[in-house]
Amino acid sequence: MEPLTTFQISKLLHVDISTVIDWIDSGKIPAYKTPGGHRRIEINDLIDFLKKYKMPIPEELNATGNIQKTQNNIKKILIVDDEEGILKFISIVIKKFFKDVDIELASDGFVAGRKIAEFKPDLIILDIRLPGMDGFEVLKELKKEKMKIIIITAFASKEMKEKIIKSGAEGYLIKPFTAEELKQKIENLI
Amino acid sequence: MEPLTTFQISKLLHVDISTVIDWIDSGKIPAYKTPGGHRRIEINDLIDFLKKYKMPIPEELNATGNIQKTQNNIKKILIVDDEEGILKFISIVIKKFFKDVDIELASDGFVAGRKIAEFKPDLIILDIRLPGMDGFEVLKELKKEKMKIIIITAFASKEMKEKIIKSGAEGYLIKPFTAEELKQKIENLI
DNA sequence: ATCGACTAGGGTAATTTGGGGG
DNA sequence: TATGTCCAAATTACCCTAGTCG
Repeated sequence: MEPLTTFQISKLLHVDISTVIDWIDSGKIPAYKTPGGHRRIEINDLIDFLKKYKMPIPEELNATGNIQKTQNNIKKILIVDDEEGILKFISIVIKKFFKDVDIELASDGFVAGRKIAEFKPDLIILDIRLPGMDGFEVLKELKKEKMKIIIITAFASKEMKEKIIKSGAEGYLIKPFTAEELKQKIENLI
Repeated sequence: MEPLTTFQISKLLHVDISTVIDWIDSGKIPAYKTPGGHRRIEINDLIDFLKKYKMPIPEELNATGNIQKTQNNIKKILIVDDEEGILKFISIVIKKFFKDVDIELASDGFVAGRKIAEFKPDLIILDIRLPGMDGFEVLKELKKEKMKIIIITAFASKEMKEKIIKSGAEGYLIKPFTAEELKQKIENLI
């Protein structure tokens, strides 16, 4: 699929080019640059952005038949936490409420990295503070691969919440959280 | 591997042929010319170019398994350490003494895990003590995949050395080590 | 005759910077 | 005031067209 330019997006969304550039530069829309510095945006990245901010999706985007790739089906879930108890708790809850889901666990950064590459989960439930990985760096990387992510954090400060969402996560869970909260978060994504 | 033409690259990267020509003529993509003046680009040169400019690498390039030249030879080396200086030192030494080697770096367990799965290195130079991974556990895992491993350790005790070799590593380096020592260890494996 | 490559050049639409109103 | 969006000017990266070649 042909990537879009800032100009095309500005026409699609009826905003100024400079606004699109602001969105890209602030990380709201993933993009890359040509050697000459021209920004290019994958259509699916734009669609994710629109969904996230609950903006209407222009006909033209759906029409071209590109959206099919965007699988909303969550079949494979990877849970990453260094506490055995949390891993067990989350996987039990998921198994109870969601059928036909394949679950993998990782208790350190190394295993998490490998399983992401090999298992290719649709959803990752990730403790943001784990030895051996910079959670926000990981988040940034994973957004490129169109994986959905729910962050687990022990810190409930306003900045933390904002930072998590801004980094592209689909949601967060503040420790300690209940089975019901977890269920809700996942349900939102399915 | 078949070299690419400007036309093929323009399709792959979704840019105009003339743009590809500009990039080649300005030296951004290495290329050569046939006697008739047609430009030819090696796939690996194109991949290097894409990496350098942080552009997405099209499926088609990865899929074709273009770096398959790797048989017994060590062509892909992954260096894992949390000290920037060590990473830099090792990669400089390797580049100096060994040509045609593709090097990737990882400074934490997460990145290491992913790169092992994606890059599939022939040789890993691994600091045994890294946050987010149990070095010996990792070693055990990697031996299953027939990857060669050189361990970096700060501890020179007899038990440590024994444990490393017993775990299946091809060798070890005691910090601090010299360029010459590093070169020797790698040479033994090639 | 067609096709994919080439060159040369002009046209289009990206860029950055700075700043204006809601 | 702060924030998000829009506008303008100068520059240039990229695209397009026309004509050629094997």
